[in-house]
Amino acid sequence: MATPLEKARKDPDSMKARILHKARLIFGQYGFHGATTRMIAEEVGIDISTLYYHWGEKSDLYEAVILDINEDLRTRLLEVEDIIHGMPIEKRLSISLDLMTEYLFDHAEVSNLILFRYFAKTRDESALDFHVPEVVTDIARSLGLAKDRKSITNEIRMQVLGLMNAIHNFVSGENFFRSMLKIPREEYIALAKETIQFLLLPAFAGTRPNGGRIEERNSAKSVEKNSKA
Amino acid sequence: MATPLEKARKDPDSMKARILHKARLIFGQYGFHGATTRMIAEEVGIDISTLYYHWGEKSDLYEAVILDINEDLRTRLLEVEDIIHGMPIEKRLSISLDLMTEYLFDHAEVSNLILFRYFAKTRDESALDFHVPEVVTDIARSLGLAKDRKSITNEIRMQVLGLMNAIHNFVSGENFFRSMLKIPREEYIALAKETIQFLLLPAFAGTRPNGGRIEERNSAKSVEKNSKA
DNA sequence: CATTGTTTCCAACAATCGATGGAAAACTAA
DNA sequence: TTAGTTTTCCATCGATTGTTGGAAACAATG
Repeated sequence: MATPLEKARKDPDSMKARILHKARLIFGQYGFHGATTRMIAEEVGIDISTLYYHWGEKSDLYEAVILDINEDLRTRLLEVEDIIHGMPIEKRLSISLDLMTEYLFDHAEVSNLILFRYFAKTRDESALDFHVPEVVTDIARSLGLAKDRKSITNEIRMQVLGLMNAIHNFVSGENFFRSMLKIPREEYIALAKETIQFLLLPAFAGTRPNGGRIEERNSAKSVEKNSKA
Repeated sequence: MATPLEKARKDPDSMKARILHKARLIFGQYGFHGATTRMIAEEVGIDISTLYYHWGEKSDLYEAVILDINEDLRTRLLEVEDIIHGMPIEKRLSISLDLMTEYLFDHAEVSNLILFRYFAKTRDESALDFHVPEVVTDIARSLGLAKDRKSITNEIRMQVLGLMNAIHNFVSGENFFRSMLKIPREEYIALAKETIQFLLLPAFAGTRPNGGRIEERNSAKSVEKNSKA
C-alpha cells in the first residue's frame, strides 16, 4: 500500500485509477512523446495540475502505466496457464494463442504499449529506462517448450517472442490492416485468430523433421509453483 | 524531376538527399512526435532553417521519408522476386524471408518506420494521412500464394502481413531483445533468421492436413510484367 | 462550529516545439 | 568584375509542451 500504482490498482474508482486508465489508452495510441499530459487530463475531465498532483512527472505516470499493463498481462497469463495445464503441447499452444488474442483485442492498449516499448526510442532515455521483468521465460515453461527455467535456450526465447509479437501485431495493427481489408471488426478478429493459428501452429506440431527443440508434454506440474515472481 | 523527393533520390549527395537520409534514421528511431526538426538538422550538421528551405513542413519531410522507404522496399522486393522466380514454393518462401531479413537488418529504419505507421496514431491525423500503395498483393503473387491479383483473398493478405511483420519485429526489436538475450549483433541476426524460418516455414510446407490454401508453383511469368506500379 | 488535512482548479512559468523573415554567404553566368 | 540566383544561417516569433505555486473547494476530526 505504498506506491501510487498499488493504491490505484486497489481502488479502481479512485482518481488515481481513473487517470491511470485513461493514460493507458492515450499513451497506447500516441506513444510517450505523442501523448501529452493535457490530452490525458482532458480525457479524464480534470485539470492538468490534478494529474500532476497524483502522479508527478509525465515519465512517472508512464512508468506506472507500463508496470500496470505488465501486471495485468501476467495475471492473464497465469489464468491461461491454469486452463491449458495438462493438455498436450499442440492444444496448449493453440488455446493459449486464442485466449491471449481474445484478451488483447479487448485491451488493445496493452499490445500497443508493449510494441512501443520494443521499438521506439525516447529523447530522454534515462528517465524511462526502468526494468520490467520479462515474462518470456514463464511463457516458455507454461507452454512446455522447456522443462524448467534453466533449460530455456535463446532459441526458445526467440520463438516465444515471435509468438507474442504475432498477436500484438494483429491487435495493434487493427486500424491500419482493417482499412486495408475493408472488413468489420468482428470479422477481422476472427481472421486474425485464424491466421495466427495457421502461421504458427505447424511449427510446433509433434512430428517435424527439423528443429526438434520442443518437449513432448507433461513435464511441469512440479515447477508449477514458482510461477509467482 | 518535379517533386523534392525525386530530386533527392536522383542526386544522393545533394543537401536534400542528406537531410532525407538522416530524417529516415531519426524518424525511425523516435517516431513522428519523438523526432524534432532540430534533431534532424543537427544530425546533418546544418541549421534548422536550411531543413525547412528544402523540405517545408515537418509533416512534408515525414511524408517524403515514408514514400522513400516504400520505394526502396519495393525495389528490393522486385530484386528478390527475380531471384526466387521459378523455384518451388518452399524455397521461394525460405529464400525470400532470408533475403528480406538480411536487407532490413541493414536498413533497420525501414522496419521501424513501417511499424510506426502501422501502430502509432498522430495528433494531427489529417496531415499524415497520405496513402501509400500496399505491397502485400505483390508479395502474395510473387510468393505464389495466389495465381493473380484477383484471386488474392483476405486470408492470404493476412498471412503475408504476418510474414512481413515477423521480420519487422525482430529487426526493430533488436535493441530490446538483444539486451534480453545478451548476445552480440551477428549472433542475434543469425538467431532471428533461424527463428523466422522455424516459425513460419512449416505453415507453408507442401503436405499439410489443414488449410491447404496455397498454390503449388509456377503460375506467374505472365503476370510478371505489371509489377511496376 | 473551527481546524486540519486532502483534493481540485486557475494562472502562470520556463523550456522547447514548429516555423519564418531577412541578411549574409556561396554559387552561376555574363 | 558584376549582376543575379540559389543556398545557408542568425535571430526571432507564436504555440505548445511539461511543470509548479497558491488559492479555493472539499472532507474529516476535534
